[in-house]
Amino acid sequence: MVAKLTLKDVAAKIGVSTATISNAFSRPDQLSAGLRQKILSECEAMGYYGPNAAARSLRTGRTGIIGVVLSDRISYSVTDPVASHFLEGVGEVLDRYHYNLLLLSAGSLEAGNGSARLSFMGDGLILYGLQHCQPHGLRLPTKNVVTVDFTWEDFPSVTVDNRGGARQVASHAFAHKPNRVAVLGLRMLEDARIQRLRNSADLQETTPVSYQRWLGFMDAAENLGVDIPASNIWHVPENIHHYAYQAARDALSLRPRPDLLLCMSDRIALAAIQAVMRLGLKVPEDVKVVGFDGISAGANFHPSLTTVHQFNVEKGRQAVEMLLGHKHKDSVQLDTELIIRESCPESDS
Amino acid sequence: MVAKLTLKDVAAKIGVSTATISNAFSRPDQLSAGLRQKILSECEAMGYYGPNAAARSLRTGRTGIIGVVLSDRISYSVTDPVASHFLEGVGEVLDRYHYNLLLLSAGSLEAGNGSARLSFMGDGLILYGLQHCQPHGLRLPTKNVVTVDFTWEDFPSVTVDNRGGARQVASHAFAHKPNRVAVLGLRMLEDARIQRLRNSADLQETTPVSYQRWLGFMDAAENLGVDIPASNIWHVPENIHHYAYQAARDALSLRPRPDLLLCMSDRIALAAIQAVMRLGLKVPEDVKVVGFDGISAGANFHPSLTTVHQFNVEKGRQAVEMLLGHKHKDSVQLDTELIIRESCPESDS
DNA sequence: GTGAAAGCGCTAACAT
DNA sequence: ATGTTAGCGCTTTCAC
Repeated sequence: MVAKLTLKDVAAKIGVSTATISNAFSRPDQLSAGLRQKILSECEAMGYYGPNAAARSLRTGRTGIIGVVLSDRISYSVTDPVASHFLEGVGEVLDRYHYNLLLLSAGSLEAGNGSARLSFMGDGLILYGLQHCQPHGLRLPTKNVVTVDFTWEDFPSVTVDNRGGARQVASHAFAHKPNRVAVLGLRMLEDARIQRLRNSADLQETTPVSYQRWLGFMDAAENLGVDIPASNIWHVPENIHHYAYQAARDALSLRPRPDLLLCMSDRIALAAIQAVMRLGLKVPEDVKVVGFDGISAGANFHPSLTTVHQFNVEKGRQAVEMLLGHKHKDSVQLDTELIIRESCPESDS
Repeated sequence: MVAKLTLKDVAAKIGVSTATISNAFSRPDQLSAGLRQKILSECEAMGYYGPNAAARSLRTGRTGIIGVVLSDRISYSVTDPVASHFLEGVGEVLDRYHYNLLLLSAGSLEAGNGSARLSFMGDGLILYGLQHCQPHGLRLPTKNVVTVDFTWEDFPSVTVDNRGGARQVASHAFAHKPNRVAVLGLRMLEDARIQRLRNSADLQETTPVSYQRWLGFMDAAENLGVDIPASNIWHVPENIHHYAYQAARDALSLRPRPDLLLCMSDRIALAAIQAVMRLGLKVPEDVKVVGFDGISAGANFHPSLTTVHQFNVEKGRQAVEMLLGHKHKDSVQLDTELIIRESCPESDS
C-alpha cells in the first residue's frame, strides 16, 4: 500500500500551488496547456490519481451520483424483469449525462429514533416502488427526489395507469364470458403466506399498485356483469414463481374450476399457465390466463401471454429526466398497452 | 428548499457540543440514552436528517460503497442476463454487509493525459469483464480492487474455466459426428461489423474470454479429429439478438450447410436457433446448436438449449467476499457445468 | 459523560 | 496565469 498522496504533496513536489494542481485536473482553461501537461505527467509519475472524491464533493456539494432506493434487496431487483428494465431506462439517461448510479436497498433506511433515515451521498434520489415499505417519517438527505410507482408528500412522481390497464385487459378477457374468474393478486395483504381473501375490505391496506389493478378488474366486472367475490382472490406474497405456482394450484382446485385467471403480474401468469398445463388442461381452451407488465418472457412462452404492457424503460428515463431537471418537474402518469396473444385470444363474439 | 442544517447549528440550538450530536448519531454508547433520545427528537423537529455523508467519509475515509465498473453501458448491463446475475451475487453479499452498490460504466474512465482515470468514492472496486476496454494505464483511486473475467496486474481475480467448459460442450457436440461446424464467436475482432474470419492469427488479439472458449473448441476438435477452418468462424460484434441472428443467417448459407453451430453465448445460440427454424429447418435434426452461459431463457426455449452453465451469481459473491476480505484474497477460477438439452441431445453412439 | 479544537483533501474567491 | 487562504461538515483525540 502506497502512502496516500494529496494535492498538497504533489504541489510541493512540483513547486506550484495547490490551486494550480486542482485546476489542472478540473478546469483546464485556467492554465496553460504546457503546464497542465507537465503537471499531469508528474502526478502520474508520483502515483497521484486525481482529487479525492469525498473531499471534492464536500467542497462542491455535488457528487455525480444518483441514488435509486429499491423496494427489495438489490440482488432481487437486478434480476426482476420489471425492475431491471426500469433501471435500464435510468441507466440510459444517467450514462448520457455522465452520472453514476447508486443502488440502495430499502434496508439502507436505518431506523433512527423510530423514523427511517437514509445516509447517502448524491445529487438526487429516486424512490422506486416503496409502497409496501411505508415511507412514513422517512428522512431524506435531499429534497431532490422523484417517486416511482407511488406518490409521497409533494414529490413529483412517475406512475402508471394501473387501473386503466387492468380494466382493459379484464374487459378483453370477460368478452369470452367466463363462468368463473379467479384473481391471483400480488401482495394483497401484509401476510407472508399464500391465502384466499375473506372480504374485499382487506384490500384497503394493500399496495397502491395492486389495489389499482384490482379496481380496474372490478370496473370491467361491473360493466360486463361479471361477479368476482373476494374469496376468489388469492394473495401471492412475493412476485416469484414458487408462490405464484402454489397459489395457482390452489385456485385451480376450486369447483367449479375457474376458466379465467386474472394475474397481477406476468411472472404470476407464467407460473399459472404452467400450473394449468401440469394439470393436463389447455391454455386457452380450458383456462384463459392474462398477466400484467409485458415482460419479454411472456412473448416467447408457449402459449404466449396476453398481458398489459407497461413502459418500464420509459418510466426510468422519465424519472431521471425529472430529477436532473432537463424536463418538466410535474408528475407524469404513463399509459399502458394491451397485448393480445395466445393465452387469452380475441373472442369471436 | 430549507436552509441546510449542520451539526453545529443543531448543537448550538440544543445547547450541547457538536461532538455530542455526532455521538448521538454514530456512537450511541458514548452518551446517556436519555440525552440521545432528546437530541434525536430535537434534530427531527428541526429537520436535521443526520450527518452529511461526504463530510463523514472525508473524515473517516470510508463510504460504505462498493463500485462495479461495467464493461458496457449501465443500461445494457442491467438487462443482460449474465451481467445481471453477476450483479445479483454482488448485491446479495453487499446487502448482507450493509454496503451500497455503485454502478459505473466503462465510460466513467475519464481520459486524462492519455491514461484513463476513475474518479470514485468507495471502499473497493470490482472491474467486471473489462477485457476489451484495455485497462492499460488505468489509474484507480484505490488499491482495493478485484477483477472479474479477466486478470490485470497483481489484483486478485475471479475467472471462469472458459476453456474447459468450451472443450466439454464441443466434445459433447462432436460425438454426433457433424459434417460441417460453424462457430459464432463473440467479439473475436475489434471490428464493429459482422464478418467471417480469414485466419486464426486474427484471434490473438481477441478478448480473453472468447479466446479461451475458442481454445476449448479447438482442444475438442483436435481430440476428435474434427476440422474447423478459421473461415468457418463468425465475428459477432455485440452480444445482441440482431447481430447474432444475422451472423447465423450468414453461416447457414454456407454450402454444404453447417449441421452444428458452436455459439459463444446463449443469446447468440438462441438467435441461431431462430435463424435455423426460420429457414424451415429443424433443431436438432437438421442443425444442432450449443451455447455458453446457461441463462434461464435457454431452459424455457423450444427447443431448449444445450449449453455450458457458468455460476454467475457465485461469481459475484466471490468477488465481493474477496474485496471485503471476509475470505481468502487469492484469485479463484470457477468451474462450469455442461447442460444437455434438446438443441444438442446425448448422441446414440 | 461531555466540550474544545484540529484537520480530513479539496475548491473558489480573491490577490498578485 | 498562478498563488493564498478560508472553510465545506464532520469525527476524534484529549482534556475536563
